[in-house]
Amino acid sequence: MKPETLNFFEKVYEVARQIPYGRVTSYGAIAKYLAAPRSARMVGYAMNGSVGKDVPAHRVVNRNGLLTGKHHFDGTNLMQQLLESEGIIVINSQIQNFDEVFWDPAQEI
DNA sequence: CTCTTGACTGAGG
DNA sequence: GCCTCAGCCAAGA
Repeated sequence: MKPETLNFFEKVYEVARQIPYGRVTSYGAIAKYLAAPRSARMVGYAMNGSVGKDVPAHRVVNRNGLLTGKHHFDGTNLMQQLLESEGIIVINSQIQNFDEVFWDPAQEI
């Protein structure tokens, strides 16, 4: 594992932790903020190890606002429940007011 | 070392 | 607006 890779993973966790309450972002937005817009998949892969790192992975979805990573949570609808608890409208693993709750790290940080 | 898979995205039909 | 294809990078078999 190269140091650069570790740095990339650490940055992903760092950005994810800075997502405000009731807001969400996309893998691509994080990847772009990390100067690696082509590594959006790596962001998702990094989130796979987010457990135990205090990273709100449920606030990170794909560009369509779809909860593609819900299967990685314990329950089938746990991710959706967490988002709804923060005031985000989610129907069938799809964020409805995605444009309103979307949070771009490049704009806020 | 090669092939497959994946929590993605953008472009083209 | 929906579907398909290609590019991308890392990890596991």
